[in-house]
Amino acid sequence: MSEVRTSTQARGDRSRARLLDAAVQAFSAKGFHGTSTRDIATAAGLSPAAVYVHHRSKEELLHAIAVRGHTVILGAITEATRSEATPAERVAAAVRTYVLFHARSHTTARVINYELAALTEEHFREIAGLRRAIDTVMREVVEEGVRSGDFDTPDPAKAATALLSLGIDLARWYRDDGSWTPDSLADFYADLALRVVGARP
Amino acid sequence: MSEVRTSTQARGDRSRARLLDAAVQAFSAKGFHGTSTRDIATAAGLSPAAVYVHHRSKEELLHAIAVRGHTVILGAITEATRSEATPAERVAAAVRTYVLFHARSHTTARVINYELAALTEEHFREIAGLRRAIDTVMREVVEEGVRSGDFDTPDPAKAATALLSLGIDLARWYRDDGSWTPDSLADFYADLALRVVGARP
DNA sequence: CACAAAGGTAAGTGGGCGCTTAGATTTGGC
DNA sequence: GCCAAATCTAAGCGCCCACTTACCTTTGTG
Repeated sequence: MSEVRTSTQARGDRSRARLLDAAVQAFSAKGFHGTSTRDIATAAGLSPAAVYVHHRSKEELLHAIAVRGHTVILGAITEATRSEATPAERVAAAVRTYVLFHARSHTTARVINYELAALTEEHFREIAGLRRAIDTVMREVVEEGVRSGDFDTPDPAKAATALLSLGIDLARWYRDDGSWTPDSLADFYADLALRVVGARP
Repeated sequence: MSEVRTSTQARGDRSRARLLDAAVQAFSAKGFHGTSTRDIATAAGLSPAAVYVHHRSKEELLHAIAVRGHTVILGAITEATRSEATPAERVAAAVRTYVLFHARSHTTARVINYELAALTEEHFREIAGLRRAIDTVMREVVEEGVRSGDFDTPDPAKAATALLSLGIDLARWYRDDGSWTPDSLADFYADLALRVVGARP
């Protein structure tokens, strides 16, 4: 193990992060295939070749973005549902958290929900696993509420899918310059989630 | 064997339609920028140059797909809500229609919901107008139910957005080989819509 | 100070892209 | 039977793509 060269490393880390951030912006606005590595490099203030100093390929940038995004969401929704509260409170917390992420980080959310077809098959399978884990968290909270008699829905799995679906699609239509704030949407969707699962009053 | 004799015009029309259909499939699977005009021509059984005999450009193919898709949806949802029925029945019919389209025609639906950024500014504005009209139909049915006292929701506009959002996102996750049929989803979402708008029992 | 390691770039490389052109073939009205 | 119009393609044009190579610069350590 050699000692780190802090200043040099810090510069490299900053460039690496700027390239990732530029890739998120560009992929979100123009799609993976609509974005060139020159676009990304220029937006990060570097030469086209610099992309390949810090990342193996354009696809690896997308993969890194997708892993980070899905990991954050899985952590947040797991945390939100881990409490000792009632099923209703836990579903509301999960939806609130999920909606807040997709509104506040809608740029990232667009990339990690709509550009996955550009991943290699191996990387896609990895991300699919993370997505399945997120689905499972939401479905289990809904199913638990149904088992305990707190919820009433004819199909808990479809209900859970609908709740996640609402959050994901929010990233598609949400605009920062609109009149609906992330917080007001989180409030509305948390209440709506209780209607969807048929939470008893 | 016998060659099928067809008129020049009929042959041209069929080629035109096959190119459009191939474009829908390809844009849905790989995105607009991930699809080459050679991909489209090959899938339609024609040479690369044939694309330009029938369509002005790759973007014009996307535009034609988007106009047709949005017109169909606007017509269907308008028809579904035109009846003399109660607000609850009209909202249920609108959601049922919308969900059926997005499940059955999920390939087209993916293209017309996720590839619009590739349109020219002028074409995008045209499509945005059609989308606004669809939004308006759904919002007005919800608002009417609230005015008449049939519905109870803290925010009719957000409720209408959520209903459309559920339908659109369905096109993203729906798979033909899954266990959920378009009809079962239409049933579930129609019931769910009544919960979302707070339809009184 | 020497020098290895890392950051960074100028200048490509081969290849695929959207689209055009020139012309062959087929058709149908007169 | 003639020819205008339509369908369709082989060939190719100029451009931009993802990625590479060869090399220079900056940094920190022994």
